[in-house]
Amino acid sequence: MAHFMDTVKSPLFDGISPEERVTMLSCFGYYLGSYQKGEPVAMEGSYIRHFGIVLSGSIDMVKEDIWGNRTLLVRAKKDDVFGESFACGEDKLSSVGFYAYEDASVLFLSFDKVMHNCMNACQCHRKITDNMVRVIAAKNRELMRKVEVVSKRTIREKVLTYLSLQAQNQNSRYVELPLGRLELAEYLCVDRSALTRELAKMQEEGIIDYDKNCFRIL
Amino acid sequence: MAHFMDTVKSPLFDGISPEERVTMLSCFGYYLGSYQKGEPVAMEGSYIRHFGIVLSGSIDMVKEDIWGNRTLLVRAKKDDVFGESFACGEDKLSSVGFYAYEDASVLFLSFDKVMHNCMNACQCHRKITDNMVRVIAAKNRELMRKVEVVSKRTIREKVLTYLSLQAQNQNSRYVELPLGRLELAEYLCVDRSALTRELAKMQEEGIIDYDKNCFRIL
DNA sequence: AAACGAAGGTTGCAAATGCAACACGGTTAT
DNA sequence: ATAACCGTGTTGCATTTGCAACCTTCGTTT
Repeated sequence: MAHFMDTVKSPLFDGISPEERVTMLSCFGYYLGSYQKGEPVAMEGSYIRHFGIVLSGSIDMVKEDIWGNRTLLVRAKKDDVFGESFACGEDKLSSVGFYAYEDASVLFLSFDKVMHNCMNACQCHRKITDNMVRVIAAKNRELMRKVEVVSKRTIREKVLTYLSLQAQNQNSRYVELPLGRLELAEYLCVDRSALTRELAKMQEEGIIDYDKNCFRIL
Repeated sequence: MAHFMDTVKSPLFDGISPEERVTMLSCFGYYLGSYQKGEPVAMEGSYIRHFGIVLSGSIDMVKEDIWGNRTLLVRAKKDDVFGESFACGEDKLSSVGFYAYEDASVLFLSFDKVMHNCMNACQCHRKITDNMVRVIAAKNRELMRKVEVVSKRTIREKVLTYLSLQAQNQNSRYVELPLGRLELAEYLCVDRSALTRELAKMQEEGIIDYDKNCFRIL
């Protein structure tokens, strides 16, 4: 019988053997959730004790302002961890909302139980705490990249910054974007039509070349 | 004789007694650095094994693009920790630069030595790892706030978002900004003169009231 | 096959913004 | 005392952008 942990590749469990992982779960306690596309996983302002690990699908971390504009902060895909930065805080209040971008299932673990040694003094606590630091730090760098992009003043600069970061990631001058136009505009924090317009202009001027979601920087 | 650790109040050392702290230092190893205003602490692209704790003054984490535009990501003040997210990564390469905003002195610790148990199995490693998670997560939330602000499409919205976050922090409708106009514009990622213009307009329209760096939301 | 909805391209227009240039006041250096 | 400088406010102008409205395409439903 396949265990749902068998397919988890989250860096949170790096260096922890499959057997240990199962032991861990019984030590930590856990619960599973599944969500349909668009369904809220946690609303802004909610109290968060558990962080999530995406087993399938993806979860958007979204900030919505009083006028209803939404900003996609991060999209947590399979094996990504989310919510840990709030579960770790003093008040444990989330200042963002989490929503299923597509049908998703999630493993929830109690942050405190994971981070603090249990009676049995499982070895895994030490290791997973270590991994947790790495995971949060990586997310930190991810947010820095986002800030770097949206800090740019013009759409053109945002696009170029985003593209070169992607090119760096994919290690190629040909870049296949993981986002559609609407989502890209949301990520860059600009108007969708203005984005399309600027992309066309940039292609005209020979700065970039693209077809659908495949881009090339010239 | 006063020890430089006596005045450190960084949350990184929460729950660790003064005696333990001194023991820790000898266990970790450390070095001190001092920098004059504007001087680089670490350049973009440099290899980072040590994170810093600001003992006095302040250090700016700055992203500079190929056109020379600077973005102030975070300002680390006394007792703040910086550089840990890079020291923690795989490649340990910094994608941002660190510069002294004002004359500053810094305590550097090796990230790996702090995070990994030593021969003596000092208790402090456990505690400080725990604290490190909290520190990085807090920075995470700080970055989210920054994203929330700069994600806004108009200067007016950025200002209002920034002000209400500050008001929340200072728990008052009267807000004293920690940044000058130039720095505020840099933080909001907008043109300085356009910011001044918009602030004047907002005051005219009775949305906010301000004098120098003291603001009130109406 | 017709109807529908989601995603994306196009365009006109008004508003917002960056940019550059200049003015003013306060502080520091010579 | 004078000059140099820095931070800030002001303004005109060209550009960029958001916004709204409309169109096309494509895949799915009825």
